Amino acid sequence: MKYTEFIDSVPDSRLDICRAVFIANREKIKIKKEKTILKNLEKIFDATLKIGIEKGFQAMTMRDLSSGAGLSMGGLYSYFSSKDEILRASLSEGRKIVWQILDEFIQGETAPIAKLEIALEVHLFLTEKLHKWFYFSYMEAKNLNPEDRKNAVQSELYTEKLIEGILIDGQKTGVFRQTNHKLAASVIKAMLQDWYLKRGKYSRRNITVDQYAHFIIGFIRPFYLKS
Amino acid sequence: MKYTEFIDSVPDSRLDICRAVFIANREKIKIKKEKTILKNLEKIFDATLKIGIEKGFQAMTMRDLSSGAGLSMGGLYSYFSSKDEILRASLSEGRKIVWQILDEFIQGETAPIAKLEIALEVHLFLTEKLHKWFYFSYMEAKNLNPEDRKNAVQSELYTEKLIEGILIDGQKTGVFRQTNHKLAASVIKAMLQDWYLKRGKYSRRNITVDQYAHFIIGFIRPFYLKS
DNA sequence: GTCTATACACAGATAGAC
DNA sequence: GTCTATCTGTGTATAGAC
Repeated sequence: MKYTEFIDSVPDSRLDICRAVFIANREKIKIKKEKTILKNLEKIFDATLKIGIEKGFQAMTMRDLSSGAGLSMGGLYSYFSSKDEILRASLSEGRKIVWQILDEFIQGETAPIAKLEIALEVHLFLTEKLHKWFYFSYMEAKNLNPEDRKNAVQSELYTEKLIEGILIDGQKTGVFRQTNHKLAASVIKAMLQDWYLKRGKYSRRNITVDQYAHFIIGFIRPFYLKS
Repeated sequence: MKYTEFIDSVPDSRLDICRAVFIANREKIKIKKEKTILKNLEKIFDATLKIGIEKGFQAMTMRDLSSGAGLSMGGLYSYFSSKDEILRASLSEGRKIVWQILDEFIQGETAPIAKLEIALEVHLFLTEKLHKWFYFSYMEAKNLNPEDRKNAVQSELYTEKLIEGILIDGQKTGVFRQTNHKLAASVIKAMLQDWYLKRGKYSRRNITVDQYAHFIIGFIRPFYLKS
């Protein structure tokens, strides 16, 4: 699959995230009109990601955010009751959308080799599409309260479990080698994460996500494939 | 090489870092006695890493740091003129020590396979020994001023260049395959970084740095070796 | 629904006693 | 050399006008 094909086949996840936040916080938000809420939530989240990535969430002041999002301070606080609440909402609702899309794509496949490659591709494509969100989530998870933080860590492990499962299945059906699947999944995960953690570096070198996906798949193949 | 052997053969880098900071900032520091300075610098840096990793450098207040280091606010400010200065000093002087040790160990080797494996091992061992420092550097580099930040990024690329160089040499002498060495170095770097970025996860799974090093080397070998 | 003006707490930094 | 006490700016959050 190519990135452009992927993009064409998934709905606008940014809007989905806003809608999910709206539904999850319907009672807390003081505004009534759905259309107004969605419009402003999008502005707030866009600005949060932009400024939060530049200088870190802690260093971003509510005044920064208010001018970045084009709302007054008072306006902001009719959507979220505190700065921490903005962080929590930004991270938690996004996650659900992400796993939903990932699941959808790999469900069809059963052959281990194809399944592994699809999982890697879709993960990279998702992180490309939502790269600001992934980077921000990674860097700011430590600023969540303990409970939400625990959820974030759990979710981090989801990709790893997914890859590990595919490796185990592949070994059972005899196409993959016997290896330390848990460790293998960890380092494969690390390679996937590098794409969004060092997005700037790869941009500067003109590496596209398609090239990176192709390279990663080729890189790990000689390791897990029976030779 | 084993981690314990490595530890025995390098001097106490934490003290070296304090000494380097002392020398680099001799004029700015208002205290005269070297012994006092070294003792307090160590307390300050230890507390900075501890608290900075827990809640992030921005969220750490000077009051947090002062109580963590066992000095008064006034006392702190006779060592550093500002909070940013503490960050700058923590990151910049450490880097030099790190590259110095890495260079020392790989200089002797010329055979590409051995050289690559030593480089990976020593890098992992160094990040194990100074894992708080590495984690902190990675997470807080974005809070440096533009110039120091540029240095931090450059230094990040050093490992990558080193690995790339070994891969190129290995190909020239005919033991390594022809690959995209730049990309290969990037993803190998990502695997090395995972060790200190996810230190807690590997601890919980009882993976030692020796096991991780062994696994990584085995993981990438089938990729770069001519078969 | 959105704004302006402001309360109040707490941050970084310093002066000057000991 | 180290401390306590304090200044001043800025941050989050809210009240109430429009």
